[in-house]
Amino acid sequence: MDLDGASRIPRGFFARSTLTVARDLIGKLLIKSEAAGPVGGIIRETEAYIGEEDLACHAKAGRTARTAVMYGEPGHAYVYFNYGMHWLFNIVTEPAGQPAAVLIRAIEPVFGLERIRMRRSGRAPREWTNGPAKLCQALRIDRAQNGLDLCAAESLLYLARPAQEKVIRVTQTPRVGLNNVPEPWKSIHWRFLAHSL
DNA sequence: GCGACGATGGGCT
DNA sequence: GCCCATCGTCGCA
Repeated sequence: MDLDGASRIPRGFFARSTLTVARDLIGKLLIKSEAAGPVGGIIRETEAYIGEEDLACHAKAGRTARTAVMYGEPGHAYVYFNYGMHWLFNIVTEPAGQPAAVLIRAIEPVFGLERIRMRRSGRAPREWTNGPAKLCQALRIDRAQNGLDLCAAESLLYLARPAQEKVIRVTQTPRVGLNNVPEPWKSIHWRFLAHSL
């Protein structure tokens, strides 16, 4: 796969229902432009976090300095720090005023493999970007990208539709890591993953 | 292959 | 002070 013919995904894509966006992002490209060239790959796993009612969503606490980005325009990056050492990358969805986002949980590395190998040194290739914090390490995504407009023409971090998008089967399961979240939020099938094969 | 667990710091009550 | 949208390592099979 190469980036010739790939087109940047417009804001309208992200302004839709979060579940639709989370589903449709499977198979799209997450790309970061670096001086050495693009780094990134094909999105294989996402999760939806939807509104103040969703008790797994950070917006459950209302609008704060941290969650303000989620209340803003769709197509912006929401990057937050977790467990004292990890960054997690989300994309804001739904029209402005509705706090929601899609967490990118895994990508298949395609571009900038040499840099990814260095940044994930010592790990097997399958461990390079198969987790939300791992892919942030691989792409060097951190607080510097929080609030970034991923749809701006000049943005160095963006989503793209591949020139030849494959048909991918998508499976839904409960979201991961919600140990103390009450039902129905804990078990609702808001995780989307590319069917293995 | 699996389950248990420690690291580590910001956000919120 | 408690709670994490996690990862890597350890022990064991």
